Amino acid sequence: MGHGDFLQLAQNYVIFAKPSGPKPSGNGRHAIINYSVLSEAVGYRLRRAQLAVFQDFGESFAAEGLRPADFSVVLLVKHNPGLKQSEVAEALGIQRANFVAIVDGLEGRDLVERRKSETDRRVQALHLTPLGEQFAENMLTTWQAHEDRMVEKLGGPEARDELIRLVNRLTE
Amino acid sequence: MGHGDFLQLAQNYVIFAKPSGPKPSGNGRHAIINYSVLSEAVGYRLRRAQLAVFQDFGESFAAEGLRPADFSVVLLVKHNPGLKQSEVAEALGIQRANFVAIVDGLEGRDLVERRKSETDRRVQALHLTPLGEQFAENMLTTWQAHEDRMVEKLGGPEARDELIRLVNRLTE
DNA sequence: CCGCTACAGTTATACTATATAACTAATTTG
DNA sequence: CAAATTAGTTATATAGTATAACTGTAGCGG
Repeated sequence: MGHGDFLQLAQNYVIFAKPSGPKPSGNGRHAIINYSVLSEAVGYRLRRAQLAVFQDFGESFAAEGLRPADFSVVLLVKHNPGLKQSEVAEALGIQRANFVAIVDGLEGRDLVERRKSETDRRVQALHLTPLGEQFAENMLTTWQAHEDRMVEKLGGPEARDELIRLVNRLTE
Repeated sequence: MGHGDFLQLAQNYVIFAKPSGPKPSGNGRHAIINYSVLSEAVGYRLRRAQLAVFQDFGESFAAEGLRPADFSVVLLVKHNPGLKQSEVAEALGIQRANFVAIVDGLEGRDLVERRKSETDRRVQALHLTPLGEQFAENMLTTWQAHEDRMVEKLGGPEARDELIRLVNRLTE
């Protein structure tokens, strides 16, 4: 099964919650709360963890203004130059309609280039620009630092592998 | 550290991707794609897994029109009757401003009740209505079936415990 | 070759979740 | 008591996602 082969519903199922603030100002008193099954609910804990990781990701790339989707697109285009726009979109599970704006953004920053295919003029083949290639190098360095922090939190590469192995079962 | 104690940034860090469709219509041909580091990136795989779990959650509760946030609120109010609105919100990492609409919805369905505190008239204490109590029972049954599916996918309760243990490290 | 169908990309639109600021009313504190 | 704080609310903005409709192009069967 390919990375993009997921089921889909006609809706948005989002969000148990999102991390709250660094204590808006807080009087320091916290109610003791019974979380019941939430404490060990796969979806809830997974969501919390994912938000924490994206939080770190966002801080890592705040200066570049790079969002996870942008990162993924640059990465895939770098490693698969000439893919059709729709192929990249599908690989990442992004609807082609929504993918347009993402590519617009990257093209506007001169990181990615749309090249009309000679053999099929409907197709926009995606390539990194020279600037994009350079950007991708730095991007991967920044990303690796982020990933290293996550792996460290997890307790090392073995723990990371175990986590990946487990979560992959949920998407198969 | 309480469940609600997370860092926060002034932004949204969302989304590597979201599951794409059941093949829009598809010619069956798939480009072979090099995912590079994405295949084992903690954030990416975590996000994919979380979406898959929420997908199942959404299907489970499609009839009830219950979203994850609603579920969590009903659960917390059931197990912590009389908590202040803002305490529930903070526990779930939901901003109090956004929490208003959630409670409005649950109150409108006669599942949750706002009771003005006698000792502090600013406070809305949350309680389940009798209907809400009943609803919570069914809700938990439905939820348990969902959770069981997830645990089965993971390979059993031990795998689930291991997963929870790992992801919790990311939120600590 | 023509017409039908499928496909790639795009535009427009709507909805959900979230973030921020400002406001009201009530309470606490100096 | 006045000033600051708190709880809840309202309004508004933004990001991510979903859906439909449209344009232009390609391919196929008669």
